[in-house]
Amino acid sequence: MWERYDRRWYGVNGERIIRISVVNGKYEITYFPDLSSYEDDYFRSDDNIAEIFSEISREPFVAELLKAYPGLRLLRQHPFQCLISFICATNSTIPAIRASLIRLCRTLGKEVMIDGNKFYTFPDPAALANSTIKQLRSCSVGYRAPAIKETSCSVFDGSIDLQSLRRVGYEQARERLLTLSGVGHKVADCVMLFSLDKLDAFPVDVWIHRALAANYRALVRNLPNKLSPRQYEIVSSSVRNYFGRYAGYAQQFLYYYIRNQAGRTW
DNA sequence: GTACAGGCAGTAT
DNA sequence: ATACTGCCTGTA
Repeated sequence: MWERYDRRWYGVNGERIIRISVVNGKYEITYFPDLSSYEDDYFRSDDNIAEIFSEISREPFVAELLKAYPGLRLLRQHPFQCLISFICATNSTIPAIRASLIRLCRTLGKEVMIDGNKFYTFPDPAALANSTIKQLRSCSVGYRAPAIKETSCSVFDGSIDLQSLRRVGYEQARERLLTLSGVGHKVADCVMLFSLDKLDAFPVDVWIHRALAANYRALVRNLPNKLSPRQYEIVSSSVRNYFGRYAGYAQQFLYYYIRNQAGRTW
């Protein structure tokens, strides 16, 4: 969801556009509109990186990866955008996901002009809740359209309150997220880690599954090829226990590492 | 053309 | 509980 114009990068985060410029070799971040709370700080500048890195370095392989990719960070995405994005991502590939999200913004988001360039915000819950399946399908989300609409309705009518999930623990947040259409364990973990500040959430997708199989045989013995929901929970609880309270940060490094191993460039 | 990548939900055992 | 199946799009 990032685009470059005239040596600057622009990204969409919910109702906001984020601009990154390089000025005298330093990054300059500008939010449109301005930030009002740390909850919208996309780059997590409130994180105590020294403490987090020191904590996850206790695990030897992750300690190596920290040295290999010292600039890698978690981001704090807009919760609703994050939720819909990961529903779109189920059983899909990064180029396809990207195409869907761009079309959702263009079709149902609001147009804004910044530096003479046109951008579209991510559609709010009302916009997606009131959209038609046909409109959603025109954004190439395929069979995920009904789940996107149903989940947007749940957010819009208040039957789930994403903001309030920031203030409850991992288990409780997960339980609520799993009630949503199109949300299973993996999507719930992604939403919690990437938007709800649950740094102990550890999403297990096919890539992390491969990383666990390749490097953590002792930790997850007899790892099945495909994880049923029950097996996901078993694997999840053992890796979360092993990697500790910043397991999600460790996950980010493992994910990056295993994709590099496979020669993926997104 | 055709294979492949990629989680969730519904149904049957 | 577990196994199987269908679903849709973009890229190689």
